[in-house]
Order: sequence, then C-alpha cells, then structure tokens
Amino acid sequence: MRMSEYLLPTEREAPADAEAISHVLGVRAGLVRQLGTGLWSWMPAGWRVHQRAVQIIRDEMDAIGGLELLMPVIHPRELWKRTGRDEIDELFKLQDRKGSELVLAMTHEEAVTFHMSQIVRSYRDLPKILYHFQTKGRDEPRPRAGVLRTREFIMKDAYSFDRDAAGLDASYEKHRGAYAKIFDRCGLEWFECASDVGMMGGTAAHEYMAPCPAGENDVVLAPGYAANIEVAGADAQPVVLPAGLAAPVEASTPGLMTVEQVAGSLGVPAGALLKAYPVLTDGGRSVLVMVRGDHRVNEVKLQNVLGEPFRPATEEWISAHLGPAGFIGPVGTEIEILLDGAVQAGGYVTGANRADMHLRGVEPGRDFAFKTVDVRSVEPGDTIGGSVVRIEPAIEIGNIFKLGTRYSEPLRATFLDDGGNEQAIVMGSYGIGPARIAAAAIEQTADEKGIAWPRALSPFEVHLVSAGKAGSDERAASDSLYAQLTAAGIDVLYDERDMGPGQKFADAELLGVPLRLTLGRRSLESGEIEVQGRRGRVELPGVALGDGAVAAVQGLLADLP
RNA sequence: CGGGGCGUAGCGCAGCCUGGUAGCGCAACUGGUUUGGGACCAGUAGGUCGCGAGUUCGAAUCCCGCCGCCCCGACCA
Repeated sequence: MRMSEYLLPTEREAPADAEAISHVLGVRAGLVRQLGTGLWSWMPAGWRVHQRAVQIIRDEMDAIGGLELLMPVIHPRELWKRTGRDEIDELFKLQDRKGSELVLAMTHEEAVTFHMSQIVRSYRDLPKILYHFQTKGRDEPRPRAGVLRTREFIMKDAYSFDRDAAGLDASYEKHRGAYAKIFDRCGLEWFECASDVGMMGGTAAHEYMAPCPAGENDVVLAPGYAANIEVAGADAQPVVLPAGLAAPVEASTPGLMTVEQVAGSLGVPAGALLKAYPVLTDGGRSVLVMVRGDHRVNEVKLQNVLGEPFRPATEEWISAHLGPAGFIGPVGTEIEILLDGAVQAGGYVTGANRADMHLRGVEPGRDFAFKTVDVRSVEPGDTIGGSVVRIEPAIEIGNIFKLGTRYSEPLRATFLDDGGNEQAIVMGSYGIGPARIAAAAIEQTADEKGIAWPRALSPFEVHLVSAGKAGSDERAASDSLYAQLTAAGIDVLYDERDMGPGQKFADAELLGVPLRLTLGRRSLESGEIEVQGRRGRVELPGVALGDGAVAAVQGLLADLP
C-alpha cells in the first residue's frame, strides 16, 4: 500500500479527553474515530487489525468444528419476551413503521436457539457448534475508554448444542483449548479466570483477561491461580487480637464512626474490629453481614451467598432495628448474622448499638450466633498457597459459559434421545471481542512513541520508509524494493510521501508495524537497507540491497514477536 | 441515575470573571528554499463561538432552557 494513496489520519496531539492508552493511540495512529458516545468507526488501518483478529478466531473456531453462519441484529421482541430478557435496560428497543416491537440483539442465544429448536430433532443431530461475527447493540450506562466499552461492537459469539452435561463439558473444553490458541496467536498476555456466572447465568463460567492499565476488572493472580476479584478467595493476613475478656465491656467512643477512628482511639489494629454491614434482600430478608475492620464486603460474593439481589439498609432502617449508624454491632440483635470466614476466633471491637459507644471483647459464638460465609474482597497482602497475591486491572477479552438449558427450555429446543424421550438441548455460549483484543494489544505493547503491534495483529507486515525525495535515485531504489516485497506477497505499507524523514519515522512508530525498513541516500552508499524492530525500537542488522533482500526480510519477519 | 468538567477553524487551546468588529499553535492551500528524527520564508483560505429563547443600543462573554461530549461512581449475561 502506497501511503500517498492510503487513508491514515494520524494526529500529532491526543484527543483532549482521552485517558486510556488504547484510546489515545487508537485515535492518534488513525485506527479509529468516534461518531458519538460509545459509537466508533474503524479507519482502514484499524479495520485491518480487527480483521486480523477475526481471522485468527475463525481459524481456531473452525479447527474445533465450529460452523460459521450469520444471524441478524434486529430481532422480534417477542423472542426476547420468551426468555425473559426483554426488560433488560441495556437492550435497545425499537419499532418498525407498523409499530411492531423489535430489539437490537445484545447477543444471539435467542436467535440461535430458536433456529436449532426447529432444526434439531434427534440425538443424531448433536453435538453442534455454531458461531458468527456480528454486531451487538448494548445501551451501556457508561461507555468508556475508546473502543473498550462501546454501545455497538462486533463479537464472535459461539453456541454449543449437546445431548447432556458430559457433552457440554466436552464442548466447553474444546473452546478452552481454542481460546488459549487464539490469545496466544494474538500475542497477548492473558489469563483464564474463574468468574461469576452472573444473573442470567448457567452453571460455570470462565473469563479471559488481558492485564493492562485501562482494565475495568481486577484480577487476583498467584502461581497457578487467576480469578476475577468478584469471586476470588485468598488467605487473609492474620491479625493480632488483644487479650480476651470474660464478657464484652463498653468503651466510650464519642463521635468516632469510622474503623480508623475507633481503632486509633482504642489502640487496636483495624483488623481487631468487626464491621457491620446490614442489607435487605429483594426477598424481604434482613441480614447483618460482618467482616474484619480491615476488610471490605464483596457485593458479588455476597449476592451469591444470599442467593438473591439485595440493597444496603437505609440509615432510617438501621436506626429503627439496630442503633445509630456508625455504632451498630451484632450483640443483642435478633437479625440473622453472616460472619466472614477471615474472622478468626477471639475478642473483637464492635458497635454497641448505642450512640458514641462500642464494645470490646466481643467473641463470635459466645456473644452472638452466626453463620460463616466468604463475602470479603481479596486484599493486597493476602496469600494463596503461601504466595502473596497480585491484583491487576485487566480487560475482559472473552468469556465462556455453561448455559445448560437456560435458553433451550423456554424456547422448547428439544430432541429425542436414543430411548425416544424428549430432552432439552444442553447449551454453552462463548464470546470474544476482536476490538478488545486490538485495544488490549495496544495497551500491552505501547511505549512513549506509539503502538508496537504483535506481528499477528499488525495492520501491515513491513513499513517501508523512503528517505529520498521524488525523482531521486534513492526513491527509485525504494520503489523497486516495494515492488519486490509486494510481489513476494509481503504486506507492505510504503511511505513515499513528499515530506521529511522525521515525520515519516514518527508516523511509523505511532502506527507500530513491527518491522521498519528505511531506504535513503545512506543505503545507496552502504548498499544496505536500515532495519528497525518496533518492539523496543531496536536497530537490527541491515539488509543488503539486491536480489537477496526479499528473502532477508522474510527471515527477519519470522523472528519477530 | 448521582458527582465533576467541557463545547470557540480539521486538531489542541486562549478569550468569558469585568459585554464593544473572534484570536494563537499545529494542520491545510499557493510560491520558493529544504530533505536521515515532527524544517524555514512569504502569502492565502477556513468559524451559524453546540442549539434555542431572554436581558441589552450591542452577547462567544450575563440569565434561563435544551442538546452533545469526557472523567469518577452507581450500573454492566
């Protein structure tokens, strides 16, 4: 591709309001442009990257027997009513000119299950894996960070259809294998994490996480362990408790409402306090959740423990049922108490359910009854298997779910088993966001000059800079080299624009093609083309001009990350 | 949905407080000189100051309403 004929709208300055590296560089390098909040266009070079990711995904999906098809974005709303998903806030709703109710698909479980319900008749029709690359619409409450979280995006979504749980397990494992190959081939650093199955979930789920600064999720990492912080568990650092008391003793704490204030005033570590967090469930239960003073309640884990959604109790409710906010505790209350498992035996400081008063020496079991649960968030300093955990932000680049019969039952997708009995198809769903792969690659590889694409995702294989002006001998030589490389099937971006070399180098480093060749007057004098590897901006041995140049460049390409 | 901020030329911004003919840098265009790390000289062109309604002799500037966009939080199969 000749740069003078291409559209690569690079910018010298970052968009004023961009924070994420991938947002800044995606725009500056001319890969993406914004149309509205959460609505992004892919410019030609950016679309090349996206298509590279898509092709890698397609390869590996095909390799596990996936069958590519295409389903529409606009669906009858009725279909979504049948699965109970038509009232989701994120679902775009619309009407046609006749007033018929339609939705923009956020995923395609409904559509694919609808079709398979008509097509599959017998156990002989199973198993199947179907997938497509299709636009999703999601009315996100807060789109952010360029293409990381948008209201419209392309997703590879795959669906497996099996006779039973064992079949689903096999399909699930195939996808785990394919996903590992996909993310490795894309050159990403990534982790497979146990994840929350979510409100609409099934029986198991994994997320694929690419660590990077702009990540929206926190991942807990230890040797042999990776989990979303929403579900992660770890061993807490032990706390040194004060000597026990025969019974709780009141301690005056006037105006001291925070853990830090109370701990400081009483001369104990924050972990020697118990924090009380009263919640009311949608089902009408009231529960007092207790965690160590230096820990925090994890609302996702708590919801899983409660088995239903909940809201924190209001201050009015707390005053009416426990005591003044800031001074509540477990002693003397009738409310059901859940105690976090990190609370070791011993005497703690808790609220006394009276204004300006706490209790010392409160012992779980002796002074109040409880049920032990795991509802705290993993904290820095926690350990797993003796190793201190790392907590890193990460982008979710893919996920896999065991759906079971969540969709096949309401949509009556059944088959006859070998005994002639009607059974619901057992399903899985498997998503990957190519745009997030691109964004994660930018985040993970960028340096102060720009992007440094993994070879597999780069919009071009070689960036050839002509350092001579039009009509010069060096320009004629670079024209000739461009023709040679292109004839050999190498994907070359050829910068033959009539501008200074500094600007060309700057654009090349911004765009991040892994191999940069420079051919100018020096090359004609030395007989060598200069070579820079983009990752780390390393100068590589020059390539001799002449017939061997193409083979030499191919050799260099093979060695790149 | 709460909190904060922004909207002036393609991009980045100043001007607004204290009303009086709309500016700067980069980019663009023309001519010339340059050509190995974002050159230089001379000239040119480009703006309903987000939209609407007010106050005023006069509004980018003050008041009211609306829209759009960003960040934080809530939210997020």
